Amino acid sequence: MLKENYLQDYQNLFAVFNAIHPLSEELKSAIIKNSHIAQVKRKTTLLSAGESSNTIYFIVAGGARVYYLDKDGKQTNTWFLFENELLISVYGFFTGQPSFEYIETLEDTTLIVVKREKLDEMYLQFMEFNFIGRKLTEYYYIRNEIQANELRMLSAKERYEQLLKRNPQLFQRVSLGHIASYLGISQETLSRIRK
Amino acid sequence: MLKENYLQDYQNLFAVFNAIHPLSEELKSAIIKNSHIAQVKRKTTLLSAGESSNTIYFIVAGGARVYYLDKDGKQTNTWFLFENELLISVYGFFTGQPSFEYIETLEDTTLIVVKREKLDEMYLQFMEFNFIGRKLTEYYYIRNEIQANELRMLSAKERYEQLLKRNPQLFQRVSLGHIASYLGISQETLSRIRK
DNA sequence: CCTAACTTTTGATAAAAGTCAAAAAAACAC
DNA sequence: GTGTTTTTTTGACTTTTATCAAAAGTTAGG
Repeated sequence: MLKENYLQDYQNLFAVFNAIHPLSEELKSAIIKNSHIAQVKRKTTLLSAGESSNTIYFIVAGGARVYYLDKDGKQTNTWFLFENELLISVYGFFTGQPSFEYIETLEDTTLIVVKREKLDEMYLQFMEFNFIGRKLTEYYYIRNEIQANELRMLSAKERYEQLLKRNPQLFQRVSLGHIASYLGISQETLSRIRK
Repeated sequence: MLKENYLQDYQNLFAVFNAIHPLSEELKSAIIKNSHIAQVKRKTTLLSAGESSNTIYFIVAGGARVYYLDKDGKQTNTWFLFENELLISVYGFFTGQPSFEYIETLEDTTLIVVKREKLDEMYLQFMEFNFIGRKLTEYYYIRNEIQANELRMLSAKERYEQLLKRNPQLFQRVSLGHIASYLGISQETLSRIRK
């Protein structure tokens, strides 16, 4: 029973990967062997600035935010991630440099946890896994690019409207203060825009 | 002689790739077979909005910019790329959707040209090529993420100073009008910041 | 050179968004 | 439920940046 529930948590991860490139049983086993499930409470810090960002998470249930502190010590959210999405601090995880970002859960969350060391082993052992990794990196890159373009091109109001249109559920799960910093505007301005 | 010059153009590309993962002779041959060299003049448009973005370029010499038109028809630069860098319109190339961006050379430029179709063939035929593709995607993703963070976090003046510090050569090769839109500010504001 | 085209700067004004402080509303805990 | 904490809204004012128009400077060709 416990074992079955445990495997259940991997099904969505495998489905996401399999839709990109067929996953061999060996690779599935390796993923299970090289990872574990974690249940964490809301507002749990998974990564702090200065630490080495050596873990990648797949969100089975729940959600998290990535943020950093600006020069006045104010939190700026760069990303919100929910079920069936991968969760990392991009800069730290990809470069190996100490993180300047924090990761914190927004809700009680179930995660599949993989250390970068193990991930890198799998990338070397299963070359086809790089196909999947490449595609996923492309996917998140696009999202990031859209974000950067909108910050450059749209006014505060337009960015809000765009987000509301593209991702209305976000407003159900994340406070307006958090969304404001994600949009690159002050909470007061967001409040005024919404009227 | 011609042949040698021709191969010479591939050396930097191979060096970049080889630093990530050893390139087999077969893969090198495949890359040469599936690509060609192009010499283009300054201000040549390599991609226009609405077109399918089905080509990836490696810049052997010269440089290019990626831009789009905002709702008032004004050009907004999203990227400047120079020798030994890869050149694509990210969104269009990765999604297969029609491009909303333009690519234009900034200088007379020598390019290695690969069609996405051929690239995808190589990704399937040489699984280790995905290792290289993944790493390169990660690298450009990080650059993009830094850009997005700076747009969100820094004032116009700080963004200018950051760019000047990180990439001073850019100011030698790109006009201030182009840099202004890249920084997400008006040309007049950039001019005032610089005093 | 010298003109034409393009790029950068300057000035005046307007619009957008931030800051600070406090009130109101909502969510949470006992 | 009632008090406490957190989140959101509101008001007054300031700062930042955009816009429009024009002048000055620079570059490239004939």
